[in-house]
Amino acid sequence: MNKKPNITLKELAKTLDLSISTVSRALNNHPDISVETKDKVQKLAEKLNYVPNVFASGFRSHRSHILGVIVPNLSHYFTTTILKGILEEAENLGYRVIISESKNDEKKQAEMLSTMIQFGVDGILLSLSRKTKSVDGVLKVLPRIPLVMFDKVSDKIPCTQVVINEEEAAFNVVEHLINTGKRRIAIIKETEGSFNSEKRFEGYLRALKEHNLPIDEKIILSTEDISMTKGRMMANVLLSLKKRPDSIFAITDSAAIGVIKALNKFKIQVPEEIAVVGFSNSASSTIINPSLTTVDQPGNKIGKTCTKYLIDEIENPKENLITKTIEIKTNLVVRDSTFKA
Amino acid sequence: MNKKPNITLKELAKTLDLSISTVSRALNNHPDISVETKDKVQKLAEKLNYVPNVFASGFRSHRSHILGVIVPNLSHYFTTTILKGILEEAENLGYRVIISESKNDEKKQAEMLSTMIQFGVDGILLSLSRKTKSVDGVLKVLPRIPLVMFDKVSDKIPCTQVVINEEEAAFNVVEHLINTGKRRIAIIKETEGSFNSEKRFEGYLRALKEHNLPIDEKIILSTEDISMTKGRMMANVLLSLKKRPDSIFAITDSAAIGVIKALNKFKIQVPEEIAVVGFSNSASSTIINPSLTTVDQPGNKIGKTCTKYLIDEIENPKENLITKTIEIKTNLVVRDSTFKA
DNA sequence: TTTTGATATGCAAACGTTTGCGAAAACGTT
DNA sequence: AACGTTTTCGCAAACGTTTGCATATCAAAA
Repeated sequence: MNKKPNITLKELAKTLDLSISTVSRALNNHPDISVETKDKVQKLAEKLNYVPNVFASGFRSHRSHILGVIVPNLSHYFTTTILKGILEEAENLGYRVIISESKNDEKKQAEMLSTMIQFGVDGILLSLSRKTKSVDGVLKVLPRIPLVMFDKVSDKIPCTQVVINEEEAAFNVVEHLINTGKRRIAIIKETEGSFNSEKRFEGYLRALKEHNLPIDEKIILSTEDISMTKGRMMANVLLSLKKRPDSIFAITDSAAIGVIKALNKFKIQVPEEIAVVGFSNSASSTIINPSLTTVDQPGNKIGKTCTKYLIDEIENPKENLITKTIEIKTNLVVRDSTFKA
Repeated sequence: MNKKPNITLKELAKTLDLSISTVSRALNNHPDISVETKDKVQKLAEKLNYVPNVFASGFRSHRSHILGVIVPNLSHYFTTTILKGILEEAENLGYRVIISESKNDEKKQAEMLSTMIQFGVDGILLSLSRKTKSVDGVLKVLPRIPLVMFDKVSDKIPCTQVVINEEEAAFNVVEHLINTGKRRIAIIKETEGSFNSEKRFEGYLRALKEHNLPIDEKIILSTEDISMTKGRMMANVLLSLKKRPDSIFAITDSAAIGVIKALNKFKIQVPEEIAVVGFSNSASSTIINPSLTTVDQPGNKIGKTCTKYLIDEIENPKENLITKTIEIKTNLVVRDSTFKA
């Protein structure tokens, strides 16, 4: 209703007795403009609190200064830490962020990609929905817009990707268990199709191998949608074994918590009889008793990093960009579920 | 790089041998256009997959179809459920959503409001940052743009607000405790300044009054930034009392969990000796042992509702709108911390 | 002195859409 | 047949910015 008429280039130009184009260039730091004029213009713009009309400039320059973010699920704590990092970095660099949730639905994910593009975002940050069978939808948009992926990625998509060193993190988990004297280490992972789960499994296998421990299929469990209740169920399976494991590595905090709950129920000492490790350092890991040893993933750093790379790609378009994969270091947080001081 | 040249009104007009204006009006369902032409135009637009240029139309019509959301902290589970609701509803109604975090910083909150406006959002959804002392910043933008508040609101801001019935929810909590035989009910709340905390405290007082229970200042505790560790500390205070309470209502799940942790440490039976109730039904409330009785707040519904109201305000601007307060019903979730079956 | 080149600025078109206004067409009324 | 009304459509301006090109200025080179 209240129409405080926004100040425009025209007015700046008029009060300074310059042309609109000069003012525009001065504000955009164009090399053609002398330092004195630039100074004059920028001072006045500052003083009059000039803000460029986003639509006009976007209309003209095909630049919205909006980033699109698509995540599978907003409600995961880890996701929100990444989002925070993205928001921070983007705002610092003068971008706004549109967020969407794919709800782990491949079709919805594809839809969002295209509507975001139609909408005029300058670039997209994507974390793949679980069980994305076909990456065709993503591949299709790839030549149309800068895209960088984070967390849930796929090596079938040639773009820069920011991930944690899943394999090494898992390796460290298993090695930690070995260092505390454990020898029969079970793992609860996802059925194939999950990129992250597979990487973590590889780390598990490598650690066992490097320490000359046998690999026993009986204590390698997989489940479809990993969760707390699934963790509970898997724990029950492991407890019913003739040769019980002396430790359990659950690929996910929630599953690990389910495991602990099951063990608590059967009054099995954690970690003395069976140690437990999770993955994510979620808020719940200090709530469960005993507190959970887990892998801390620096979400904030992941978010900042992928944003930085995306904006760089937007502002310095290369003909044929080299697609890197950046691995962010994780950190094993040792708590009572594996080692009590 | 790949410049799939988007289809424009001009092309539609040319192939149909109509004027651009007619095509535009046809697509916007203008009454001046005959049904037959409308039909023709819309069919073709559909077929050619025409999508209007957001910048051009935003530029011209001063409508971005973008909503701005400001929340204090992205990482609270309750917040993410609200956000999900907002995203769903907004997308259904053809809007996109820009999200920002005020980080409980009043200054940042004010900044975001103004940058969002400058940026051209059509309306703003705001949840106040904790301890917003002065609402001047918000009041200033109020006449400039439709604004709806949710969750953390202030009665000093005349706009429609979507909240839960804090007072009644707290009342129900206390009444539930009374029904389970408790008589000496402590409360852990925030020091004044928190709208929500005060409302809940009112509900607490009313319940005691209506059941003719005495109000004892000694078991009414306040803390600055309520948290798990603060919950622990407050529990210790309560335990050191000559006349211990037989139940504790913590205004927040995290505080309640801190309380339970403290009670567990001293091997105090929950709920037999002391019952505990929280507020929010956060994910952790089923992780702690015993599981926590708490108030479930339907975040999704809150999000959807405030979005609906905001978009209505945007699309049907009133001269002097009536500012309602919508209260969403909560639900007491009874778990082991107050009642074991 | 003239020419050249660099530096600094202005002109004007263009981006795709919306919309006030006017006009044509169609129809009904005297 | 003449006129008024309604329906349907087109013309053209406008939104604020960016940018290719032209132009003006001035110092340095010839």
